[in-house]
Amino acid sequence: MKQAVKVTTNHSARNTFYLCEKPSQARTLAKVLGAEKGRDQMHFAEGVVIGHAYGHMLNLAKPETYIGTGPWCLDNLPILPKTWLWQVKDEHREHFDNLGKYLSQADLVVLATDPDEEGEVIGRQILQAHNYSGEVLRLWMSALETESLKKSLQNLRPLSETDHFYQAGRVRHEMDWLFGMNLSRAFSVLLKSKANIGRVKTRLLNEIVTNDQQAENVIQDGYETAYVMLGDTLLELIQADQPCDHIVNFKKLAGAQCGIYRNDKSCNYTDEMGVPLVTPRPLPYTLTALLADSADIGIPLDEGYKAVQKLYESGAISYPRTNSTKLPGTSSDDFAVHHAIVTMRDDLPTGMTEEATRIFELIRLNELYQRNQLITIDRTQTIEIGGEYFSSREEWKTISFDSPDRALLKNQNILANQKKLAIYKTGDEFPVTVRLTRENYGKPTYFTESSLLRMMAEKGIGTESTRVAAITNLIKEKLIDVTPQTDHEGLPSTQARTLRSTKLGRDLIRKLPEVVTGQEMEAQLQQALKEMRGGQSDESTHLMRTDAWLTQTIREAV
DNA sequence: GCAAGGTC
Repeated sequence: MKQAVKVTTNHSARNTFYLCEKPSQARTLAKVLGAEKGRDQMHFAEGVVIGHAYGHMLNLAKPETYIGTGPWCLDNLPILPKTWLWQVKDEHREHFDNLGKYLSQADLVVLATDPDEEGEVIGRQILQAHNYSGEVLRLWMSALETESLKKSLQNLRPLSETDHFYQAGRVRHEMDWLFGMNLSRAFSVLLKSKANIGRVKTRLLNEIVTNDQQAENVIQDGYETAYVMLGDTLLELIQADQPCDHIVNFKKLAGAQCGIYRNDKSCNYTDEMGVPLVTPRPLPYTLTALLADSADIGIPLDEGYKAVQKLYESGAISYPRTNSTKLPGTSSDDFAVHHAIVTMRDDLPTGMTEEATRIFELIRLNELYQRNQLITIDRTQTIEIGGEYFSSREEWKTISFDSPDRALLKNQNILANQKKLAIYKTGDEFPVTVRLTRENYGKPTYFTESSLLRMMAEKGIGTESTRVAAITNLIKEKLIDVTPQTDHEGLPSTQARTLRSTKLGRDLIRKLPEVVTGQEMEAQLQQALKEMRGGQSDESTHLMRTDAWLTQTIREAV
């Protein structure tokens, strides 16, 4: 039984209200504080109430609130609210009022939302909307320090220490609102058709359109290559390093070189095992990495996202919307709001969907490879035909000892690739078939669901929590298309689906100015956040800058 | 009719 922690402060607070960002946080805190679940979705102990939000329960008000209704026009742009209005979302109204009830009885609030800018906004907007004016202390700890929650509770910080994060969080909301509302209206009017524009979605669409166009530009060029079939193994022609010095006589190859070969000096066949390589242990899963891997085994992104959430709600895995690859309890100087995704139990609860089951297996496999050495073994076959060299390299993976999880490995087709060596001894005869194929240089590499998600993470487009929704929205708006893939038997594919821009999407990007489609908005936001975090500038500076930039951008587009 | 961010 864990000892409940008593929080002591300079003030003899009798009623302390802990405000968390989400239910799971409240449950964790309740355990440590010895609180029991009670009415109104709160936890209670003596002198202690623990409540939680559901992420952002308030939204910035719509433009109509500031300028009234009416058809969109350029005359009232850019809209720059003098005072920002936050409104409680309808679906959260009841719970929001409940939070207010307990806030009114508290004489100390401990803000226990996530230790980041959005957490600051989530927590402080609730306090402000309820006109809470008592003392507030801040709980601020890294998810990696799993054992130190008790310690952190006894070292609560003055709220003023995180003021800059709150200011930065507000600027993030406000700049995105200004960008989105003003540019969407402006270009919808100018282009005479709906144009939804935002810092994330427009840049994302631009990345896809640019990639598609580049992919299609290189498609015409091609070259010939040759393959030989040796038994059931396909060997590919080794292209010379410098093609100018080396011209393959394909006609000669194709016409004369099929037949029976003897493994001797004239044929020169070799079959070699490489040195086994120890593969580096994989990084623990971020949400992006997990969903990308899931997509690669045929689980659509939105399905995967839902399945991951179900796994989290059922207690099978830790909090999933994380970009950290650090495990909990790793003593390091790193700070992470959430640690990497880990399994929380050995087996799945019953009644899980097939997608959830397969994703859970992926995480278990990832954990297996973190604990065990993964060995990669490769084999290279080479054969010389008519003066040309052909080769085939295959590799397979195994773990360093006979693991009890071997069955799991088989499921993942890791061991299935292993093939018996078919070594032809000197003097053996074997049939060889030569085949010529026209290859395209750089086949159009359209984004797949996994490569797009990974690209977004690499380039910092969107966040772990919102990337899938950003992609799904482009599909809904018919700016990009998803190609449902089926295998040659018409069965659902086990590969990631392809995502391509539509004509509508390409036309939109073509018509928009570069400052809108490129990284400009992102750069402006990052610059503002940097200054805000360091306390070097204030909110109004950035809103005025953004307002001026919007004015100029709209004027130049007219 | 308009964003991005958090949450279930």
